[in-house]
Amino acid sequence: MEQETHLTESQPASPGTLRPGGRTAKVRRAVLDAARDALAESGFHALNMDRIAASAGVGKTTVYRRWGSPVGLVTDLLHDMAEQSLPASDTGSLAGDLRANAELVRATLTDTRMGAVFRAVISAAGCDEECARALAGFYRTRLDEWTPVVAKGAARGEIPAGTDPTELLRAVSAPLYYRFTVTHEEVTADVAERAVTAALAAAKDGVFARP
Amino acid sequence: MEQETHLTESQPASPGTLRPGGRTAKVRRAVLDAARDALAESGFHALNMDRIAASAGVGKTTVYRRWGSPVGLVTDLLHDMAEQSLPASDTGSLAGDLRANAELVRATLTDTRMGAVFRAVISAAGCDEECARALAGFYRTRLDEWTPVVAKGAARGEIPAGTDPTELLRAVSAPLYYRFTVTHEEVTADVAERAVTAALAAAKDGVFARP
DNA sequence: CCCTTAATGGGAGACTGGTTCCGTTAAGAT
DNA sequence: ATCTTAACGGAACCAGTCTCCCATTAAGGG
Repeated sequence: MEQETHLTESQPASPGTLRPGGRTAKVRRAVLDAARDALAESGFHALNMDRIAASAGVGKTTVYRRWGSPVGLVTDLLHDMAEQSLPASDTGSLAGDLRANAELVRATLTDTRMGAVFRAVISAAGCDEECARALAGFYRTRLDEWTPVVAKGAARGEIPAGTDPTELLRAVSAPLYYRFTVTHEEVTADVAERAVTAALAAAKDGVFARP
Repeated sequence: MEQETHLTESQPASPGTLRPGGRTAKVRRAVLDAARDALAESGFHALNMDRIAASAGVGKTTVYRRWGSPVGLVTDLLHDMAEQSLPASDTGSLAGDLRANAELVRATLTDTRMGAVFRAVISAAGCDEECARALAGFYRTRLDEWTPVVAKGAARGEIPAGTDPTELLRAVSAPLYYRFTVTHEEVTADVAERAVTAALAAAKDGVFARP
């Protein structure tokens, strides 16, 4: 969103920016909630501006004006999701923390509702550059929340100093997401556990050492 | 595709099955080629039945009748792609073979044309169950082609006997696809190399041992 | 080579999704 | 409390998609 059309100063800003109070915020909340529900229920291909407007109890003109297209909606939804971050856990050992992380990812992807939303969002990102950026941003913040865990593990000597935290975390998530998006295999607890063990083994071998 | 509506025997089979010769085959070829081009050029969201029909030089009725929807098209395209398999390499060492595999995946995803097709296909699979199955089938055959490589490596003693070949291969691919579909980071040669090293380290630790 | 009918193809019409217009509501400033 | 105007919402409007009907073409069997 935010078209950023810099013409002259007389150009009106994109809607919602000058008077973000009460109504505008309420509309955004209602629309994003409706969008999330729709995605969870019928997936991205069925995301329809008209229906969203109706189920959010909002004029469809508003939805079109502020979000433009289904992809725009998903993009904003991602920004919204990125804002609600949940803190990393601290179990005392790197293995434990990584396991908690993998389990969190697994639980999210496996949950009927959340899983559908993520599937939809990833699908949308494959269709639109802007949306892809939003998705990348979402995961960047998510990963950043967990990097301390790796740093602490390195400090404890569980893995070599200089291990790239992001790289290790990616290694944990990758097998889960690979199954989820590409091969559409079930993401079992077993898979999550193995992802952790594998990533940790590689890390101890110094595979993720920063250059 | 193939609705399998078992009513009475008077029910006509889906088009293209009773006279698959000349014309029918030619139409399918033209349409699938057009679809692939369209996906490579503008992605899944822009896949349009009318346009496909036009650029394939085929009546649009035919396209609607035989494929039904963009998703149906992609699904059939996947079946088509699954038929053309390319053999695994044999460099003499497991590390070399896996590197070749990772490099193949990387090259495919990085290639402007092929990358776009895969992105589109994965996106479509996120929208439709049938398409997801086709995609899963595609990767199953792909993986199966490479399993001998792992078996030979195990026979040479490079990794523990009883290592699950598919699991190891998935571990190699996962980081590449994770970047490609989820975080939309560039899939560099470096990433591919690290994926191989990490997977191999884990395999040597017996992480992928079959129970 | 001829016949039956599967499969295709063009075009009219319906439908859904998206856009525009303009009057109404209420945010935020004084 | 009042005023200005940002933002919303209803309804008419337009466009691109899809569906259906029926004439035409050519597979596959004799």
